[in-house]
Amino acid sequence: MRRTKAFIPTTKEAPSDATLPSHIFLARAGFISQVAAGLYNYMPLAKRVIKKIENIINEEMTKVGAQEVELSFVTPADLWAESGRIEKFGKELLRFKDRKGNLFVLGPTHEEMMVDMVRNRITSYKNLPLNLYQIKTKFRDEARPRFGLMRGREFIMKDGYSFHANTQDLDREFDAMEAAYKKILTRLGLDFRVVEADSGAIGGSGSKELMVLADSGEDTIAVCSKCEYGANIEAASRSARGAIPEAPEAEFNKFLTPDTKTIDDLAEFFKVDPYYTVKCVAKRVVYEDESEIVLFFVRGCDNLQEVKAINATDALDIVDVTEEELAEIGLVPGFIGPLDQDKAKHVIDSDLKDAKDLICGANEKDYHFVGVDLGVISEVAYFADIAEVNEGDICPHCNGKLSFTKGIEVGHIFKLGTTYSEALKAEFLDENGKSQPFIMGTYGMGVSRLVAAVIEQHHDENGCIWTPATAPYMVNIMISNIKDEEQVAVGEKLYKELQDAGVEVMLDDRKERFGFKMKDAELIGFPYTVIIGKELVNGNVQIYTRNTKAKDAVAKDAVFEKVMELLS
RNA sequence: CGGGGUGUAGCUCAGUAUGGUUAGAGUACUUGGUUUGGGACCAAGGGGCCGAAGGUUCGAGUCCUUUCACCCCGACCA
Repeated sequence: MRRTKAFIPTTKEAPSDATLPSHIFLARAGFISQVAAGLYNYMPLAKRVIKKIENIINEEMTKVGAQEVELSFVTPADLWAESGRIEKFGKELLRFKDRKGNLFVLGPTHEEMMVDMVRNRITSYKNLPLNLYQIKTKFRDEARPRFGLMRGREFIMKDGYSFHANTQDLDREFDAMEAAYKKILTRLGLDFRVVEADSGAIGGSGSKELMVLADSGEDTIAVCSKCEYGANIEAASRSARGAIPEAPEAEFNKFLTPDTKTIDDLAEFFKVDPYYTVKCVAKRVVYEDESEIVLFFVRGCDNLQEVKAINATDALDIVDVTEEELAEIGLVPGFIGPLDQDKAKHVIDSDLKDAKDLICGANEKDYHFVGVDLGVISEVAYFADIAEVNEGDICPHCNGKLSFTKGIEVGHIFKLGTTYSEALKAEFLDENGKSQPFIMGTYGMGVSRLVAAVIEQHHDENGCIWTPATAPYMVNIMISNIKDEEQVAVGEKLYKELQDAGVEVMLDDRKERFGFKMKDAELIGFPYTVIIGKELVNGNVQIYTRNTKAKDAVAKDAVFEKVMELLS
């Protein structure tokens, strides 16, 4: 492509609302343009990158036997009613009526559609397993789209669905898909981590997220320093603490503790480590048609993990409560404890099961209990893992320490089980002629989000640094001075040679100055730029490598071979 | 969905408290010239329903009402 003919509208200034590097540089370098909130046009460079990512996904999916399909973007609302998700998704579903008044939904994901296509067509265990996928635009009317391609309302996703006769086969497929996804991200040149995820609302027996590591990621993940363990903070667990601080010595007793409403006050008052205090987090737990106040107890050194708390209570949601609401049911904020108190339901963190030497609220203003042994209620109380892991906690699989890092969720693989096949009555006959619902897996990968993720992980102050597998063009030939006939001749020759060799090459033949064209090349992020400029009087050109910023002189007659060598 | 902010040239923004000739700058674009190794310089140009609708006024980018859009913080996000 000749730069003089290419539609690549680069700008010096970033859109005023862009904050993330990927958003700023993709906009400035002429990859994307915003249309409305969460809607973007992909201009030629972005389209090329997307195609490259899609090709890699297609190749790896083909290798593991998945078949590509394409389902209608517009989906009948009836299907969503059948699965019950028209309620669950709520306003995220963009609904509209056709001329006949029938209600339709723009597909935000395609479980229903895929199950509908397969049901009554695959009816025997002999035709299982089956893995179908598509790469397609999705639409979710998010309340707050942001961060450019990272979180749009319209986005491109690869979504795959597998159908199995038994759970062992689903497990096998799940592992195969994890391996394939890892291979895709490796080929794309990304630094990533597979982490355990919360399976939450959708149910199912397990899920993993593929996280591209980047500071701007919206998810916090806990990773082990020694082994492969990694988990989303919402699902991360830890093994029992190793170095336990020295226990305070005290007989069970009630103490006057005026104005010690916080854990810090309490630990200071008794001169004990917060580990031995019991923190109460009161929340309103919301169910489908009712709600109640639940008291969550964790150690003073821990914090409540809300997703875990939701799972522990089978709630739809958890919201804050005010001191007034607590006072109404006779609770005294700052002095709430799990003993001798029946005003609200309790959930106690499993780390507190049978714990001794504790200090907790006495459910009476200005009083705490000391020397508490929770063993006395271990039979009657409800214990669950509800504490958020802390940095430095011990890995649940080895003795390594957990540390936190930020990740961009680019993939999520799920063991769905029979949630959708049951709802949609999608069944097959097993070996015994018995009707069974399909056992399903679902595998998503955000294609347009990957474009952003590459840049979040690979950029510098000057712009994009595309990895070899994602670069819209591998080589940029920059003719420094377009009025210099010799430079033009050398550039045109190399351009033709590389094109003939099948290399994706851009020829910057614009009548601009050296600095302008270099800044532009760096902003766009071509892996290599061949500079044909003032070195030519010595018979040399230079190869500029984007990620190292190195400029290496090469004899003009050797440059074609040198470039081919770099690309191989 | 709660709280806050912003809409003026393709882009980034002045101008709005106190209404008053023909609405500005930078950048980008066009033309000519100079320049040619890190987003050059000079000159001349083209480009605006001041988000939309209604109102107040002799007169509205500026004041009032309504509305739409976009952004930020939070909640939400299989």
